[in-house]
Amino acid sequence: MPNVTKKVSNSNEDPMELRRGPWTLEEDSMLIHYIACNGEGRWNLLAKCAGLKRTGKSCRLRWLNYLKPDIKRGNLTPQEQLLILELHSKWGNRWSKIAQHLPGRTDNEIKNYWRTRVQKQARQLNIESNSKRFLEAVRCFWMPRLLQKMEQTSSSPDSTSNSSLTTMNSQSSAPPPSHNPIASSLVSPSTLIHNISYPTENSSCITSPSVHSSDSLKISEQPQVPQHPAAPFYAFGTTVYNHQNPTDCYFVDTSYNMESFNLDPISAMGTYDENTLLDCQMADGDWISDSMADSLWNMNGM
DNA sequence: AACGGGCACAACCGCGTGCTG
DNA sequence: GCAGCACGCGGTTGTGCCCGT
Repeated sequence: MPNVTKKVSNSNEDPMELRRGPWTLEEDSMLIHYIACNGEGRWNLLAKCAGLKRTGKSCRLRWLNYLKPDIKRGNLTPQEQLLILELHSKWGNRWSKIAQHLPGRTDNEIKNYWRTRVQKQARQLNIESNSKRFLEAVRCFWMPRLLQKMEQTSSSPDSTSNSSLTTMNSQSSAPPPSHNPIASSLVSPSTLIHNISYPTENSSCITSPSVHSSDSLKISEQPQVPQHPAAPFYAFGTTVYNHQNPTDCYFVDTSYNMESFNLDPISAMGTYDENTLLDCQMADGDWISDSMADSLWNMNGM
């Protein structure tokens, strides 16, 4: 039963009982019905007109974070997690900005994910979650792990089997991903760690991992995909282009249904940056201990 | 079965910003 | 310029569920 509080602070508003706490089904349906008929916005007025004993703020939050039809339910996919890690490394705690690039996900959801999962890992490793060390750990170990999950999922003949990813998505109503060419071209996890490079910070697009196969792709043969520097995102998503800031482009998973993607695996391999690859390898050797690597590598349930 | 701790997530709160009269 | 309002954002809290003991 939600709390009831008196709101008397606002002088131009009659004292009225305002409900707080969890929303009831009845309240939800009232809000949905009102917005369906009248649209959203003017939240304080909306709350009154809809007969809801809630603040406009509360109504807005409930609609945006829960009731809106295009909200995705269920656990974050590895692709989404990868994107969150990347975007957070670029923008920090700009949750709404990050959420803009994960269709159907809310800033609240992403914030919760970061606090409960990512920061937990940082605590366990005794690293500040906003430190450079943690960022490097994420890039060198966590992201490859997510890529491996993407690979496992896509290459599994029965994606509903008991893989870790299936467990992660068990509550999702979305269909499981099907085969994708880039994931199946990935190598074993241990090799993968050293075959992932990261563009530098001043890249025009976000710093996303680029995957290459060292024995099959020479630099000179590298296909030019200037608008698609991020192999995983190229493989799984579509380009997001910010018209207000044309340099602000990247890739995003726009659908759980991977059958919609039929991309050339060669052109999906992205760019090769020898220096950043070296940096990653050096970081590996410099400070990330074997136990830490194991810890990060074995991060299940992420 | 009961209990307690941890976790995930929904919801709230405070503050900043932009718009309008 | 200023006050009031609406809205958005990020941090924090509350609560229900799960799992181990």
